[in-house]
Amino acid sequence: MSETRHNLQGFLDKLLSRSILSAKEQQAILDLPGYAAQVSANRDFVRLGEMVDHACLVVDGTVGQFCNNRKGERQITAFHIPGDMANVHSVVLPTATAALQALSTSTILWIPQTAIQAAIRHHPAIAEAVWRDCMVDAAILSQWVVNIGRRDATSRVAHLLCEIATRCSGTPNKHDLTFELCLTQVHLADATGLTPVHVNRTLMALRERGLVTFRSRQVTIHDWEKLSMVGEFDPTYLQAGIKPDERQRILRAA
Amino acid sequence: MSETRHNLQGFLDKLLSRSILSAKEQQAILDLPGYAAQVSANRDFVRLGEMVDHACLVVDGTVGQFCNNRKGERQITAFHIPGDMANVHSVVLPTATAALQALSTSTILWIPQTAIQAAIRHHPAIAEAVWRDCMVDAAILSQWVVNIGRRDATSRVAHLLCEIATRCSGTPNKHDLTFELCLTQVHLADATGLTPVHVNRTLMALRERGLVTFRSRQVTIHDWEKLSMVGEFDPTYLQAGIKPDERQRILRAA
DNA sequence: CGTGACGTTGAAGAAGGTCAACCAATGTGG
DNA sequence: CCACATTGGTTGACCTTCTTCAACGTCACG
Repeated sequence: MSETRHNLQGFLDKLLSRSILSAKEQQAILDLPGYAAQVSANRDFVRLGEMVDHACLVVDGTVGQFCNNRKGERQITAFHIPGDMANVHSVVLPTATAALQALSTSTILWIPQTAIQAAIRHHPAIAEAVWRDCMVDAAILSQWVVNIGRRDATSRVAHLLCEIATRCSGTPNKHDLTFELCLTQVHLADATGLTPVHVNRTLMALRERGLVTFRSRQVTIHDWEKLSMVGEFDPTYLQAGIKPDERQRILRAA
Repeated sequence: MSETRHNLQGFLDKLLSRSILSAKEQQAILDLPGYAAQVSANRDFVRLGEMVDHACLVVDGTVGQFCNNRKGERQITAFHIPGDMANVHSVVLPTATAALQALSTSTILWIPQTAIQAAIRHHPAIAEAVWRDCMVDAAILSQWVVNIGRRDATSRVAHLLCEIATRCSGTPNKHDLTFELCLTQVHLADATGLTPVHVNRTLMALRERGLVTFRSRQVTIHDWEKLSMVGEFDPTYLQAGIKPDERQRILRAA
């Protein structure tokens, strides 16, 4: 049980970075029940159109949200890293509009919808915080549309790497930033709307220009300035360091 | 004032198609204050990064949400038609992460955020309904990523036309469906991540195959079956005809 | 009857896709 | 400890889709 609580802390921290919650409300989140389970790589654990009765909190690993086109090609529409609740939106929209797959071996904390709904009912401010979280995800999605629709391969890959780096490690405004990324080049291709072959060539080009290295699941960004320039990356949409006075609070405690 | 109320009715109807609201809650939405103003075509009325203090309900015309890349090329990330509140998300995320432009001469009802916040505070179920609405928009966005990332030009345009047709006219499962679409081929290009020239050729190909005609702002779908097949269009993500028992209600009246 | 916005057309070129092979690292059973 | 299979990454040759550029058509409107 304290294990569960520990996992929920990451999720709570993310909420608190953008919303204000009282001690009671914070406790209500930490008290959410759930059971953890390992999901092996490449396994779908939520299917398209399914009625979802549990939210999936990523404790460890990487999860992808995706759809397939008729030819069976896959488009990843979101990456979820530890601390993300992969399908919070199912609280208000229980029918899954996309599938979820573990991209690497992952640990998922399954939280009953009923418990989340009860928490929200007793503490409307939690609804507000979660809603705000959903809207940041929507802003990310919106940037993905821009990325895929109006940037060439090099910029797309650079932008994606910048986004993931920022989400993984806060504000990485330093040189030689390294982090672990449990993804293959195929996953990057499915996220950027490119071919694995072309992602490979693009990554090599970025490597040769001394901007970033991605080898054996380790990403090293050698030159953040240039990489974010190439990827046209502006982190404000991630609302990471949102100022306290902007974390407005609409809903009162019941 | 009754004018304002009339315009809000469209928005309320959209909420009611997916959520349950009591008579009092419905009235609170109809009582929202606001002032209508005309915006001429191609005018930005919300800028990127701006702090938004009014929500924009589209009363008439078409509004586009968009971002630019460095080269100044535009990517439209959403179309808003009458009855849509173009930036509801600003209720919880007041800093605009995308700009808004009138794509045709439009009438906008400006509703103060404070009024929406007050309504939400007094009637948490309104928050739930609006949140659900936001999540449908996110589902649409997610489909755009798939469309742009993993479909060829013909399918992209077909899918977009199917989506707009469904949103404009409910469930259009009939032949020779006609509706007005205040967009140019350039707008379709900016939405699909293509070139205006290529959209033109694609539209002509669709026309020659007898699937759809788009001339002088009139779209006529001659063969819905084939068009939605070409566009791989499955309307479930729009959650239009969501069953009453799925419009669950989490938040009680205060 | 000019002017501007939109749509249409053709020719040439570039970005990225496809296919097929090969390499390197890791893991597994004998 | 080695033979072998598997997974992920790399390479090259060729081809397709879409872009680019630049021109022209056409309709509405003042």
